[in-house]
Amino acid sequence: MNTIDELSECMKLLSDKTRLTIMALLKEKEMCVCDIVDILQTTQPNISQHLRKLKLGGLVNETRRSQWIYYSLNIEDKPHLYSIMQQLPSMKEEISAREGIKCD
Amino acid sequence: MNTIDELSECMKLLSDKTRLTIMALLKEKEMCVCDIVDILQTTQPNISQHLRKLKLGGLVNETRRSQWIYYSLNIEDKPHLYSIMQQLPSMKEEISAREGIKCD
DNA sequence: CATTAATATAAACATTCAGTTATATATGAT
DNA sequence: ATCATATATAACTGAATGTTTATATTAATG
Repeated sequence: MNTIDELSECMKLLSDKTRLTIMALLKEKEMCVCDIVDILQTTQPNISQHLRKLKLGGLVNETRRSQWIYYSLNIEDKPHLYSIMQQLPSMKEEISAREGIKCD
Repeated sequence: MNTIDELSECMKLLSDKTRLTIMALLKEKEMCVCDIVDILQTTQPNISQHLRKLKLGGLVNETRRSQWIYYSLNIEDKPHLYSIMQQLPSMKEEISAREGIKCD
């Protein structure tokens, strides 16, 4: 059962534009911090702080692979997030635009 | 199509405990301001300000009936809110507890 | 071991925001 | 008209929050 307190905390995490965009990005695929920094065009500490909040709130997982820390969604057990996540705009363009620059 | 900006604004409206509780109350039935003030045990201006934000955000409708202004949900056209609204805890107890006091 | 790259943390600042208090508006009743 | 009730608005205050700058940590590399 979800309490109002838990649900409002969760909504607060999604109420920030940067964090919601991160969630939209992670919906496409897992990413490391520098991926997100590149795409969102902001500073690394800024993204790190937002990711920390998302992690503390249980909305994302982190897993280290050598120097990189990859973040991914952790929302399977959160039915209250289904429809908002479903309605997030696609980030495919932003991601592929940057893949072009990275020339892989 | 919903933009990140629009969606995050919407999440911000639901990120406050008082506002989210109001939404849960209105899910049960339409209510006037004094109903909500009584149930949430806070001041009338506090509730009025929250209702104004919810109205500006398009989440509730208001309709006047003599002295009373009744508020009701306006979420049919907002699919991103389906699951969060669905997961809100029931407010039936809080509502009926207060109906007892009102001795109707 | 020194250096570089990736990420995290801390401190500081500016802004936003919820709640309160006081006042204004509007409706109905006497 | 006056009064009471319901609601809204405005000004204020304190707390929370996002972003930046600077520094620390961690891992790979030469």
